[in-house]
Parts: sequence; structure tokens; C-alpha cells
Amino acid sequence: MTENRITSAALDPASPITPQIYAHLRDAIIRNRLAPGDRISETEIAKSWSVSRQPVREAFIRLAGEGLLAVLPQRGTIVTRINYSDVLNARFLREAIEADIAKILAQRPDPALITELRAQLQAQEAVAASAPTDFIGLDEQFHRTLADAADKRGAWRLIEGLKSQMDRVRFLSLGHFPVVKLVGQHRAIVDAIEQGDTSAANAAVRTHLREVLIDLPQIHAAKPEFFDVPEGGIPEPVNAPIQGGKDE
Amino acid sequence: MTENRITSAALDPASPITPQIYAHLRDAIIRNRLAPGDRISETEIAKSWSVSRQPVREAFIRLAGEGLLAVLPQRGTIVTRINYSDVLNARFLREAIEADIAKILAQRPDPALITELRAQLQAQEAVAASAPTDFIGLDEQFHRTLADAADKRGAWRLIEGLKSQMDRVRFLSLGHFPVVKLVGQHRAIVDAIEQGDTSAANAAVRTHLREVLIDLPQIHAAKPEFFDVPEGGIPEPVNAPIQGGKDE
DNA sequence: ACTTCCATACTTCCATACTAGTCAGGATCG
DNA sequence: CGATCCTGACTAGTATGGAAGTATGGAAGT
Repeated sequence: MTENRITSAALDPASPITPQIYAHLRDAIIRNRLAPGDRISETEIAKSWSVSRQPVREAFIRLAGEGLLAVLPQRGTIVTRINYSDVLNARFLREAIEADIAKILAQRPDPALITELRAQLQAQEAVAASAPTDFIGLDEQFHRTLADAADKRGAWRLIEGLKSQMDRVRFLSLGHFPVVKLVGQHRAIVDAIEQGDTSAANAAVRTHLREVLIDLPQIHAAKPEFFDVPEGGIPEPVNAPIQGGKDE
Repeated sequence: MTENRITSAALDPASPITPQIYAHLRDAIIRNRLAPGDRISETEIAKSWSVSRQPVREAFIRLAGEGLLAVLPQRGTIVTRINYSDVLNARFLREAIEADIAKILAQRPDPALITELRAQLQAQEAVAASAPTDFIGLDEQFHRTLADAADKRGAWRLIEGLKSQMDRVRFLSLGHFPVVKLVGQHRAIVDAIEQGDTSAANAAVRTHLREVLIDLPQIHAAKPEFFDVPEGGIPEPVNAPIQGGKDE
């Protein structure tokens, strides 16, 4: 039964197989078509795409590295449950990294960048009411633009991996997703950068990234079987203070 | 000839082979026993350890993910040169993450942690004059202790990957390595945490991590063949300001 | 009814064979 | 002599065949 949820499109036999398997599986997991806790096997996936087990295995290894699969030797491979701590940790790391990126950008505001960002804000507003699913794509584009502008492409590669954990939650929370609010926060970031206010840019990013997972507790309450709460209840999100001392 | 530089110890056939190969190769690359630019092949490595290509291949994939190897399909696999930008990027990311960690720790100074850190400082001073190579291990322990204390074990996993790029440089620069100075900076971090001064802790970490690669230009000048300078000269390190605005 | 043992059907892991692409060097042709 | 093509020795990518370990269900014994 599992095959139907994964093999939506056929593979291109001309290009390398492993990356294709990887991409399809990753998408299926993040969008929760493969539910947390599901068992999958090399053989099963290989048959469903009519390839050998080898490229499937290598895709599994990559996904296990991202924390999306757990490969248990001689026992099986399962889609990991969403780890509450990992999600909060990913959020913490993104905040630390992107806050510094915003500070760099605010140091030397680039008019061309501001223009580009404001265009993106318009697009975000356009989909806000109609298609919240599309917002996730635009949101990714926004944050990526910031990283690229700061010449921190390497940082984005890291953030991408962190996002996978967070996005699983976001795809669960669609529907009741405060898109309008988030767009407003994006605007605050752009404003602060434009004005060259490093500390305002810093604070705006931190506020924004703390809001993104605001409904995590509700989602957890609604679908507890998707989550893997470590030991002893829901962890308290601990963060560095937004308002630091006199200097940063 | 390459085998001699890698197969120093035998493998344990009882435990999984892939992780062993991975660990050995990673160590060989970071310590520059495998020099940047060296070509290696799955077959060659497999023969040198008397295993099949398969586990070697999987180790290669992991190392390529960390940016230590470049696998060129149907052409070969080479040890990547040290990418100047990647090193600076890794440093930037560590600064952002560890600065936030220090802030968290300074919010609630833990006496037991302070005691532990001060003991580590003593050990660091002990090796400072005698064995600078050992310092790298103690340094790793120090930074890891900070991450763990802030309940950010996930963050450390990320930092470990970043460190691999930076450590390649550090193993080149041994000898003229300002260990005493770095220990002093460690002490400043501990002091700031103990006093609960979040902004001082923040600043101390940032200062420290900017110092670590202070001699990168000289190392690059000494061994240019180990480096891969992107396009157009040495990139200027761009960083967020240590002294931010009135708030952080 | 309950426990213990064992056959069986899985699973991932490793070994091996084969495919296809790349590159260098030499023969051949102009 | 010089350009071109071909051939063979590489490379990594993929397919497939066991090997070793694990879970499961039923039979046998208490």
C-alpha cells in the first residue's frame, strides 16, 4: 500500500537514480504522505520503482543523516517520529544564524536587495488568503534570499537541513497558519534592514522565528502519534534573550 | 603508496565496517595525511583494508556530504582542497550559534558547570607549552561542554561538521599556534558566564572564534596548493558586529 | 492455559558482477 | 607533420546474490 503514496511520478532512467529516490522520499516524509512511524524497506521501495536495492539504500543513508529515517540493522527502517526537541533545536539554530545574517545585511543596506524583497512581500500577501500551502515555498525563497545576499550560501545549505524537521510540523499545521502575521514580520525585517538598524533587524528575525512554531503545542496535542516526546513531558523552549545587555 | 597513510590500524570485523572506514578516512583527511587534491578510489581503499567496495562507497558518500571528498561520477574521487570561503563560513556559523549558547548559559549560571570548566582550563594550560596538538582535543571538549550544558546537543552535531573544515586548517598551523592566548579567551568566556553577564559572554565567544583562524592568511600563503580560493582572490571575512546597537 | 523452542520469513549489511561513462595514448588518415 | 578516431584501462553507478541478525507464529512440553 505504501507504494501508492510515494511513486507518484516515474523516474528518469537517464540521470542518476539515487538522488531521485532521495528527493521523492524526502518530499513524501516532509509532507507526511509517509507518516511518522511507518515501516519501509529497501526491497519494497526498490520494487515500487523497478530499480535495484542499491540506490534505495544510499538514499536511505542520506535521509537517516537528516534524521528523517531511522535505519535499524537487521530490523528495518522506519520513518522517524517528529522529535519535539529536534524541532525546537532546529528553530534555535536558525534563529542564531539568521539573526546574524540580518545584522550583516543591515550594516550595508543594498537598495537592489530591498526592491527584490519588497516584491516578494507582495507575492506573499497575494497567496496569504488563498493558498497557504504556497506560502511555505515563498517563505523559503525569502529566507534564502537573505542568506544569499549576505554571501552566506553555505549557511543556507545548513538551514535547509534544519528546515526539514520544522517543515514537517508546518505541513501538519496548514489551515490554521497565521500567514498574514508572518508576512508582517517579514516586512519588519525588510524595514529594519533598509534603515540600516542592525539591532532592529536582529530582533525582528528573532521574533519572527519564534513565532513560526507558535502552534506546535496544539499540533502536538492534535496528533500526538506523530511525535516523539523524549523523556518527561514537553521540553520548555529555552532561548537567548532578544534584549541583550548594552552591547551585543 | 596511499594505503600506508590510511591503514594504520586494522578494522574490527565484528562491528559494522562502514563507520570504521568513515572514521579512519575522516581522520586522515583532517590531519592532512591525505593531502588536498589527492585522488583516491573505491577499489584502492577497499583493497587496502581487504573489504568490498560497498562500505567504502558509503563512507565516501558521507564524507562528500561533509565537503571533505568530491565524488566525480565515472571520473574519480578526490580529497577536496580547503575551501577558503567554506572555512570562513564555518567560522561565521559557529560564532552565531555558540554566541547564543553562551548567552543562555549566562542567563542561569550553574556553579557545577563553572567548576567543570575551570578544571578544563587548568588542563588546557598544562598542555599549552608542551603539546599543542593535544590542545585541539581539549578545545573541542570545552566547546562541547558549553553546548551540552545549554541542552543543545543537536547544535553540537552541527558544529562538529563545521569544525572539520576548520580543523584541517588548525592541523596545518600547529607549531605557531597561540594556545596561551586562546586559553585566556576561554577563561574570559567562563568568567562572563559565572557573572551572569550575557552580553559579555556573547562578546567573549565572538572574539574567541574570530581569533581561532587568525593565521589563516599565513597558512594559505605557506601552502597555497592545499587551498581552493574561489574566484578573484581571498574573500574578505564579513561578520556581524560584535558591538550591536542598544539591544541585541 | 502458559512457557519454551524452533522454523521461517523477513530485515539490513556486505561481496561480487556487470554497465556505462571518462580519459589518455597510439595508430591511422589527410 | 598534424588532426582524428579508436582502443583499452581506468572510474563510479547499478544490479544481484548470499550472510548474519531479528521478529513472529506455531508446535511441543509442562
